[in-house]
Amino acid sequence: MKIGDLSRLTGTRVETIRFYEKEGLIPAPSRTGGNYRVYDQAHLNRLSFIRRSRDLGFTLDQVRALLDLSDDHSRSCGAVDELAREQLRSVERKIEDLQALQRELASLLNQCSQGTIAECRIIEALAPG
Amino acid sequence: MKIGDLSRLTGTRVETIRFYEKEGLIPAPSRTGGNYRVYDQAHLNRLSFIRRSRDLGFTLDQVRALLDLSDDHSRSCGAVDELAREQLRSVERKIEDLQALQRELASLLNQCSQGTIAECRIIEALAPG
DNA sequence: CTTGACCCTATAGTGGCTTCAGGGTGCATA
DNA sequence: TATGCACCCTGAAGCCACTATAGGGTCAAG
Repeated sequence: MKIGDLSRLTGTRVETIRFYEKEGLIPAPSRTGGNYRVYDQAHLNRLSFIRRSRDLGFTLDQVRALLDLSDDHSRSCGAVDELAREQLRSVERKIEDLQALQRELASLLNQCSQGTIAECRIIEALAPG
Repeated sequence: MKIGDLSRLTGTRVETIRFYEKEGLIPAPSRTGGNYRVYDQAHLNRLSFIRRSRDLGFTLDQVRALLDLSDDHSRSCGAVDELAREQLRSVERKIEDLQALQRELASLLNQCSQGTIAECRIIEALAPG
């Protein structure tokens, strides 16, 4: 499998795959005579794992931790659980922050009566006073 | 007013104020004999405006646009309205994305029965198959 | 033998700051 | 007068997770 195939199979940009390799998240694959990277099923599995973790909002450091944990099958699942729980809390905090923003923006837009800047409620709300 | 005072009054880090100046968001203030920046009320107003805009999630480019618009009092408020509306849409999209994440994470955590990694539902959900 | 899709490396850029290294200023206190 | 300390200065690098760009090499088909 060449890097373009892996890219299509995982929906990851080619540059991102090379970036993950440089970051040590994916082991360096073997090369063809023409210096092309050659991947196998293990690489595909690992990259899929990384992508799903990223899609769930984990940072690359958290992904690293999850990869390490997933390798040690006899270990307790507690650390994984804690990472996921922390991530859930972080997502919930972000949602709350954004909802507060949403309310503020909606309220500003509600007051705008499309006149001139001089009487614009939005600018007024931003300006100090 | 020295940069530290402005920092305290607006809740902006000193380094960030200098960064805004370098970015052209705040005009370069005059200096004391000892080369300290000296700010006045106009600077305070402008920085407050920037911070409130940033708190509402506008990018620095959007803040630049808002600052330009706010200077032209006779102009129509339509452009401001459009910026705010765009920002609201963007916030709403982010909320939806995060809520989808929240559901996924919560569902994963719900399935975790705190055993070993080998039987961990979270790792399982991340691994391909 | 050329075209075009694909691959390679190395480096810089993105946004919005933050941190660091290495200094200078200014006021109060011993 | 010396010294300590809080504050200020500049310029450059670092952060995250990529993305983009420049400048080239490989390989199969027509």
